[in-house]
Amino acid sequence: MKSPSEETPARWESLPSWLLTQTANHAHRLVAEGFSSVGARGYHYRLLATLEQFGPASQAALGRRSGIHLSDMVAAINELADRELVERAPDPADRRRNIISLTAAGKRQLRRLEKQLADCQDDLLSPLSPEERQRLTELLSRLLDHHNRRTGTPEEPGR
Amino acid sequence: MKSPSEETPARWESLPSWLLTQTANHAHRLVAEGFSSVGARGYHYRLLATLEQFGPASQAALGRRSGIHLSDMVAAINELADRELVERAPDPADRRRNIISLTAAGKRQLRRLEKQLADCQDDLLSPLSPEERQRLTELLSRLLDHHNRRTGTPEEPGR
DNA sequence: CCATAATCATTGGTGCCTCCAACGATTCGC
DNA sequence: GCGAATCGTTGGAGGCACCAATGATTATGG
Repeated sequence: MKSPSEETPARWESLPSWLLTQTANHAHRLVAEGFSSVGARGYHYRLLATLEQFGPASQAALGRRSGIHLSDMVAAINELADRELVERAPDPADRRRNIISLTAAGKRQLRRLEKQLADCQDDLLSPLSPEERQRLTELLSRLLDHHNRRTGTPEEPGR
Repeated sequence: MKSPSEETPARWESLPSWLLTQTANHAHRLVAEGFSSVGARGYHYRLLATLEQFGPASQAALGRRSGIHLSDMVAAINELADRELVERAPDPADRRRNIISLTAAGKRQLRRLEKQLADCQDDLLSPLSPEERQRLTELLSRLLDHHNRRTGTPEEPGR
């Protein structure tokens, strides 16, 4: 959205859902700009970070851990593999699987992305004091938790 | 995103930008579900509400007021006009313009959408106390204001 | 007054994120 | 062993936001 300039504010502009989604748009824009400045997008960061945190994994496991749909994994991994930030190797123990692992270049890219991300947090929260940032984070966490419980996260008991 | 189930939480899950965008996803999903239950989407609500609040206007003015890109106006107005929620008439005073106005049916639809929207706010904020809702709203408003000032809203001085 | 600039509606495209359905291949559970 | 589940892949969808270019029209200023 470019700007709701022109005269008075619209009616819906005080609704929490509006505030939330619009603020999120700004956040998303900031993050996306930071990422694209090093030739990446959100999915790439999430995949690289997940790989570093949990180690090599199949695309399916990677998708579950990073919250990316299995269908979208292919393209994202292709993009990463094309730039050799990630390696895709067949799993000898299960021929259905590919094992994805982080390369050294991928780790370096991840460092760059984290840098961008950290800068964004600052930009994003710049009008708030440290205490306010803390409170906002806490409130959002509670909301997110609640809705994650209701909606997604079947959280298979076994496995 | 379906769910980040599987094991431990990922690293980025405490970042404000993540909390914000994910919570906004839930908000957006709730709102979209409410809207689509009466066959509408966000743009439709914004247009109908803008029309009611400011009265009939050209597509360009409508776009500026509702924060919808001029290019996206055509399709949205078509959809509304097809269902006769809105009327598109040529402006006799300026043959470049169409004058869009709200019909009685459009007003009724707007009432339905507002109902959905109100229900969503409750759903969205259900884990928070009234005071917490207030604080969240206030913090988000500050953030949004700040970023609107920086980014969009050229706010033409004249006009 | 006329040429240039600006505005309006429209078309058609891009990108990102999310989700769905279907497929063949493979492996698992009973 | 056989049906059920999983894995990778393809192709599609939808919502939102944005950009570029076009022809028509109107406004501007020299």
